[in-house]
Amino acid sequence: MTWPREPAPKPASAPRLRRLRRAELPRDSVALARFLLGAIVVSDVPPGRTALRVVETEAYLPDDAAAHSFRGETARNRSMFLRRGHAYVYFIYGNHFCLNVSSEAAGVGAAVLVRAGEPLIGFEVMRLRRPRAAERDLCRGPGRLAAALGIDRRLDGCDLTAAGPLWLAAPQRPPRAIGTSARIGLTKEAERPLRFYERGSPFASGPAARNG
DNA sequence: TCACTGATCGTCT
DNA sequence: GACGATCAGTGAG
Repeated sequence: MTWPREPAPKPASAPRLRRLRRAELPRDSVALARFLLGAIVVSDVPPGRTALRVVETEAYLPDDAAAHSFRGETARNRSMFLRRGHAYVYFIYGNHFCLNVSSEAAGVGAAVLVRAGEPLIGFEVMRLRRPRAAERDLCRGPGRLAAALGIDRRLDGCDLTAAGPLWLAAPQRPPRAIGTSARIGLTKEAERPLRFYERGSPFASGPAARNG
């Protein structure tokens, strides 16, 4: 299977979306990181709905020195300790927000970082938010993805399995094949193979050669 | 297509 | 006061 050079044509009508139930989410962080590939993140933040199909995730585990939760609960990372299926949104590098899905039982600090996605719904709204980005780059990278969906600190702690401004929908197309690699941008525990991506996807972040 | 660099500021030590 | 789960812009190959 080869990928088209350009993104697939936009669907003529918006796809039907079914909200994921918490019971459907795997109880293990690594399993959830793989499960989320192909799943859909839906944002109903004004001015209109945007949604993307997840193509890249990273797992941050309990007792993981690279995880924000490693040193215990703080005001910033509190949402990592919510039971699985809640949004953990944090601000990074003075410029960007990143979206995570909490991934363990209540009181256990762990999350799955949603690193990249394939735009599905709301191209016009995404382009309003990221006017200079090429279509392929609209959601390629965690900061870009959050910007395209209008995600900021206000959505921190949001239940992604309940009705609200940000939620998860069931996959409509499973990932073709899942690749595994080291996580990106870390100085601690950098070698652990906890990054997962749809093989060959042009919407995954980083150099294309790494995503084959 | 990739590597490099500066910008930017909240959070924690 | 240092650092960071990043990005956009630039230039080289």
